[in-house]
Amino acid sequence: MEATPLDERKQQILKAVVSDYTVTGVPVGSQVLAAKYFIALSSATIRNELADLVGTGYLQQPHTSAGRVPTDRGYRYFVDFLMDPEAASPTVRRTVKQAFETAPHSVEGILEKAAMVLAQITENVSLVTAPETSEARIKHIDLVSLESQSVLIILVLEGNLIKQTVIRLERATSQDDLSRMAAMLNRKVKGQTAEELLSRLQQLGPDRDEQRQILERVIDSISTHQAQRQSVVLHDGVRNLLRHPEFVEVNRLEELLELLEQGAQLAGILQQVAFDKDVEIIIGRENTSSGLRECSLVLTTYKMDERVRGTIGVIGPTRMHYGQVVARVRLVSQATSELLGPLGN
Amino acid sequence: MEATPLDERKQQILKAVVSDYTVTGVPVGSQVLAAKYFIALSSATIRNELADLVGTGYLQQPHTSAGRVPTDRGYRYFVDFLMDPEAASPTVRRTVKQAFETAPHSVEGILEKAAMVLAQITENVSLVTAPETSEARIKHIDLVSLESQSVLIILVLEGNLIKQTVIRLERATSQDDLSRMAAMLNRKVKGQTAEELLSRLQQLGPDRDEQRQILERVIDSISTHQAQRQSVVLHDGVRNLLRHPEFVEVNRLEELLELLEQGAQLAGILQQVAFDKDVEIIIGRENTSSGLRECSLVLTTYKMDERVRGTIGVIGPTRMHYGQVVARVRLVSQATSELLGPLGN
DNA sequence: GTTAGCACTCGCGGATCGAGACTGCCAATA
DNA sequence: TATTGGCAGTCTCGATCCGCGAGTGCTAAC
Repeated sequence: MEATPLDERKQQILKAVVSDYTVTGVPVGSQVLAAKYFIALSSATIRNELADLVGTGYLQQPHTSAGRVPTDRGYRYFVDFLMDPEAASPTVRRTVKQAFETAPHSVEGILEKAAMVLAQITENVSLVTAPETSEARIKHIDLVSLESQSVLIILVLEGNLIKQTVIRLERATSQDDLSRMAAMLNRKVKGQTAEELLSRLQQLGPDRDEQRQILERVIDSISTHQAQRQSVVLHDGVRNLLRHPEFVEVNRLEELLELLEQGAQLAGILQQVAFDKDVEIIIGRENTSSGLRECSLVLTTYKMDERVRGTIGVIGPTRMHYGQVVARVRLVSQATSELLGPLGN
Repeated sequence: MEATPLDERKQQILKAVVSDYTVTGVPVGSQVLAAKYFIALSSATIRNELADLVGTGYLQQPHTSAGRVPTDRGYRYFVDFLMDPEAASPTVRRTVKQAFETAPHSVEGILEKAAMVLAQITENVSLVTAPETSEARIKHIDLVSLESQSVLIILVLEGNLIKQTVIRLERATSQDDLSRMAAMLNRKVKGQTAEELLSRLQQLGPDRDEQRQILERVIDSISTHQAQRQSVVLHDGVRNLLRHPEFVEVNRLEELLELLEQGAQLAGILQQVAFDKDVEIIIGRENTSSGLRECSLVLTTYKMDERVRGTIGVIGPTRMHYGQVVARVRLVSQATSELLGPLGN
């Protein structure tokens, strides 16, 4: 099990096993390998190599007289060192383009389309988080009086993201007063983040003016509201899972559905995707969550601008065509960023 | 197959078959019926009656030597005439109460909770539409300048529902001008529906003032935006389907998932639910949609106030415990209405 | 109209079995 | 020493078969 570096031929064999297995779904044996990938070698030679690869933990066999199947470790080695870079086919590019052409010009609409088309072209379940807005600049604030002491705060952030919260005040305040405050805030607030706004307000020192108190409440609520991490995860394409033979076992499907429907745990995973890396792949048991034991995630990020970003990717069985999925996730991520960018002004 | 009115005993037998089958899932035979429900009768007598019920189309048998199973027609007769009214158990009431206690005080949050708890207590997939707002009164309007000629219209309706649209103007308009217009609109608009607003504006006759033009565009877009029917359908509890033996057949599940994920067709069905009826039940092939061939829908409506209402219910296999599901759908609908009501001021 | 009895049908689950696919090992080979 | 052909052994999978049990329809008696 120790990390023996693989010699060239073992690498090629591992690569062939992974490639073949991901498309056929059938454990691959020494004869097929010899016939399809290594005409120069005999099946017996390959058998020896295969036995070694099992010994070092890159492959396993479902039962004594079956072919070999990659382990998580095998997949990991494959995606790290062996995978050929692929580009999305023109057909796929066209599909994506067409999908986005009919998308509405709102952030939510675009993200929904992205989830839809990504699920479609990868034949897996797509995942998309709403953009992280804690560092987004504020564009517009509006205060609306609801019942006597409740105030609805509407926040328009860059990218035309709209956020809303309700706060309760200690005493009733008229809509006129609120409008005046909103106007004032709008003058001061343009192009700042909530944190900046908060610190600027504190610089002014304590001041018992009633209006200031309300303002503090408002700004405070804005900043805490923004601080709480996004837990909304869009997903699409659950029906695709049914086509994969690994999910005829209903329990796996059920575990996965539960994760998708509650969302919180997935949100945690998606938020850990680094913004600087290209595409991140998490394979099988590398996942902390036991429900994802037999699943892989292929994730990357999209961005509206430098500060406002989110995660996008797919989840599917560990046996997936990684090269292709990576290319397509990247494609959709880029297309999404391009569409969202212009909204960010 | 003609509509023979069923005599008392046949009704009782049909009722017993439906009741037993919905809980056991096993075709029910004459002996079980005699033992469990009709001790006074012999199994032979019951066999005769069963044969009649098959002849008139209320029952069917999967194969020659199996028990009987209700047809769609049998279920229909059951829910129309035979079903005992049930009340939700204290345990269930408590579950619902607790679920809503942790719900956020927003319309979306409450509806999501409703979908969640309804799925949980009925062990089926829940469906909830966003409230129909075309007749809702407008509470507040805000206009935000985006890029040069784009304007974001934010509409706060009664119940604190927030709607947003973007329109493009013929020429650039400053945020100050927009704010002035918004203030003006807010004075005029309070407590009116978009239609009322539109007609009032038209009464004033043609007027080439530029500001008026913009206002017309704004109001027009508001009213058309509101007019388009809600197609958003929340759903929850897909994992529950996996527990039902009727969905081991993966094709059915896939058809159903497709309907859920695209949403439009379901939205059409849900919108046809009458606002005056109590609970509406659609059984199997009564559905126009072929994907719902083997499913039943139990639907009702909730309301925020007299004008703002939506649909809520569940979808599950035709073999469901109708009495219980009806009671629980009704319960959640009422609880939802009660929670949303106070927000409607 | 109801019932007991009986022959008959049919699906389901378990047992059995042979074919096929691979492997591991060994001895021969280059 | 690395590679290869040969071979015996292992294990899964699918087909087939069979008997049990459940349930029916029919008939004749009550």
